[in-house]
Amino acid sequence: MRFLVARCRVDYVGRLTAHLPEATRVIMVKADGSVLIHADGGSYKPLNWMSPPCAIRVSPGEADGDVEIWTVENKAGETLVITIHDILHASEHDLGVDPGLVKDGVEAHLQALLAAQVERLGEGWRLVRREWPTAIGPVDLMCRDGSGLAVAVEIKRRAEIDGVEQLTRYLDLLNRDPLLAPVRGILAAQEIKPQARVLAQDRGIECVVLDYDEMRGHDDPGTRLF
Amino acid sequence: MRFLVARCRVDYVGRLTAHLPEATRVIMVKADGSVLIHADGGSYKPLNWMSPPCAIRVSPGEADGDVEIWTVENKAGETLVITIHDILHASEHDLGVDPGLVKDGVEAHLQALLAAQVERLGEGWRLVRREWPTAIGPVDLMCRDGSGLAVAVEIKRRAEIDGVEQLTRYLDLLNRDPLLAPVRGILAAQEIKPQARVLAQDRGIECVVLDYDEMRGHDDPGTRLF
DNA sequence: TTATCAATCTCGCAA
DNA sequence: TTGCGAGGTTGATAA
Repeated sequence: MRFLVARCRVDYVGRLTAHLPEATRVIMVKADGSVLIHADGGSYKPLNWMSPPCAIRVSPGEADGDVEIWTVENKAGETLVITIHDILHASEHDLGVDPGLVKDGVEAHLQALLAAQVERLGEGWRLVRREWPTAIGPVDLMCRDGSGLAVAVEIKRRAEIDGVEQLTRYLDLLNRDPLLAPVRGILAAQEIKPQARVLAQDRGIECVVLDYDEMRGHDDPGTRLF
Repeated sequence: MRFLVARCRVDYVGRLTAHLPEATRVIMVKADGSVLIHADGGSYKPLNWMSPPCAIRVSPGEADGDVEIWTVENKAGETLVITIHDILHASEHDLGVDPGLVKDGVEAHLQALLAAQVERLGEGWRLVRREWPTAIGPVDLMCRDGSGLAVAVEIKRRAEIDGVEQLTRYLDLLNRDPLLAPVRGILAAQEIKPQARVLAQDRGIECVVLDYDEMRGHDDPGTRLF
């Protein structure tokens, strides 16, 4: 990885065109050729960047005071031109391969936990399968309730209006199947936005709020699904 | 901005929990207190980070060989704990305030161009207004076609299924207004995903592909809307 | 401050 | 490769 602090101008031409006027910025060049240009603020998103894989061509500066011009191009033909006026710092570092991030608490985990604890949805409920396939995508959980009726369950970390739309499409489709119909719908989430709740009720979809910590507390590692 | 290269472990506890095993990484600390932890690969997204505003507390390492422990906490109570085992490089740089990025070619620009060139949608068409207000949000363009019928136009850079859902909700609402009904719907985009096109046709919504470069070529700077 | 929506989204998975 | 959905989404704008 190369690390530069330099006064520079930047021009991106690709999915859009964008320009950065001359200022002092950080330029990171990763081993895979990707380039990040950061200012001393904002969040993790760079001001400008080029995603790998890409090639960097360095040529001498044209205008007075420009040290060099970097032309970074990727396979899609997008280009990032960095005109370097002044280099304040430059260093190179060997980092090696990163073992990567271990995550916990995402939707997949919620789904695995609820699949193992479908009785949270009602007494006598049983899981038919996770990722029940349909022509328009998989239903998160397909269950049977206490009386044997089919129930499609859509799981979200935070349920918003598009989650209701998604489940509505599934239910429309599933209810055309005489072997399944009638199919109930349940929207299960750690948090359900008011608008989503209103739309769900309007469409006869039940809402269930999941307590992630409590579900994890009842998790049995021996029967864990991943 | 501070720049570090160090062997470190990282633990994030917040909206989820995540852990990075010990490895050599880049740690950037910006002036606003935000922290980015980058590996020598991936795209612009860091392996782990903390968004501003946040406070950094440095304490001595506990285990053998750990130099120091950084505890970064933000207002929401999320924490990032960086256990630094070895510092390979450290430097600090004064960057100043960045003038910021100038963009071109985003949806707002498409909307302005199409508003000035509604005849692209059909002969004799005229614009009623941009951002036509409704109870569920603004319709991008409200037009009248050659025969005087109302047309709601939804503009996207890339139209996907949720764009069709959005326009459908607008049309449902608008068609309840006897002063407007019947209202036609048009989905206009630089690129329309096949699924979006199928769903749109199924609902009687017309699709129009916009050529941004050609539209910009016909743009008259004198009448430009922004 | 909150809600909504776009994004050079990125990232991961599956067909 | 492409499509699709999630994201610690982030970022901008309007209410």
